[in-house]
Amino acid sequence: MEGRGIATRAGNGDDIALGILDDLAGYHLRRASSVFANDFARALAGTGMRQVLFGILSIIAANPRINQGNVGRALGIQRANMVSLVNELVDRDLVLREVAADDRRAFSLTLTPAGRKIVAQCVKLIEAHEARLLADLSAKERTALIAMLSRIEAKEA
Amino acid sequence: MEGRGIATRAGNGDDIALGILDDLAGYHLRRASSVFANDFARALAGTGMRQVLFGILSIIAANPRINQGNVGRALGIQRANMVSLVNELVDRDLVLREVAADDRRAFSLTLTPAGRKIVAQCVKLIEAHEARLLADLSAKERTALIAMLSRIEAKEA
DNA sequence: TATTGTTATACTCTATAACTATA
DNA sequence: TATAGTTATAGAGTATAACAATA
Repeated sequence: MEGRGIATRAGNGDDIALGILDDLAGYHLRRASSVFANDFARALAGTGMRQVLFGILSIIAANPRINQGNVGRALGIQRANMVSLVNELVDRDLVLREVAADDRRAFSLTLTPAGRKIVAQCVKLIEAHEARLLADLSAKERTALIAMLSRIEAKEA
Repeated sequence: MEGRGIATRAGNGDDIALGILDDLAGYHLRRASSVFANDFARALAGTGMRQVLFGILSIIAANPRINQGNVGRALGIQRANMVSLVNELVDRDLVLREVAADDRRAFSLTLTPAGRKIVAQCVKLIEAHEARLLADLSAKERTALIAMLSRIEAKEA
């Protein structure tokens, strides 16, 4: 079965058969996701932003005064790992961290003006980056792609 | 614009707006890919296999006597990082590493009988794992998904 | 000179367990 | 007792630079 023998691009012009990998959605998700991650890093190099950090800022932008734990839950980031990520954003004055009014254990997170500014800046760069990588897909296909990915996400254990 | 305000599953039943993230293919690729990676680990826990290692075995299966550098190039793995990965596979007697006949700098990699056996074993588990995660997609959709992901992979820098 | 594999190193991401302070 | 955040730590994955052997 690995003998389908269809040689595919190795990403560098060589022709190396992938074997069964070539039929696995998991493999292609991994590679496509990595292409996006690399291009994201390149596109946003000037801003010092990473995918995770932008994700956190986006959630906070859409949910002012959200608490830290809920941001992590929305993004699948462990409590323990949120700490240094939020520290980074607070240290860079992009996020305001306050003790939550209703629960003194929790932190309420809000974007600072600088945070809102960098998000707007990133959104422009990210839109160009997405347009570049999705150039070979029609509008309908992009919508269908995101819809299928969402259905896969829903399978999360 | 982050104010679309459409609350989406946070993966845990909560309802937290994702903001602009929800419209980004890059974000959904990241999450869907992570769902696949986690489920892969769970499904293959017994075998001691990981996504990268299985990828390497699959390439070697499809290209007996392929050299180490080409395996890395096909999978986007740096030369330097291939070393310990191949060591693992050789130590577990899944891969035979020989000095290449035509180029004494290079190593030629081939599956051992144990390697072929574990690949066959993993393929069964992986097919069940893929069927589970893609259960909500029709056969046509699965084909379309992989085709779109391949077009994205081709954008690799 | 260029390439194959190697070593050393560092950074990010992720995962777990144990702690504190509140609830 | 349970939860929010923290600390410490460890394992993967990934990236770069410098080296030896061979081409």
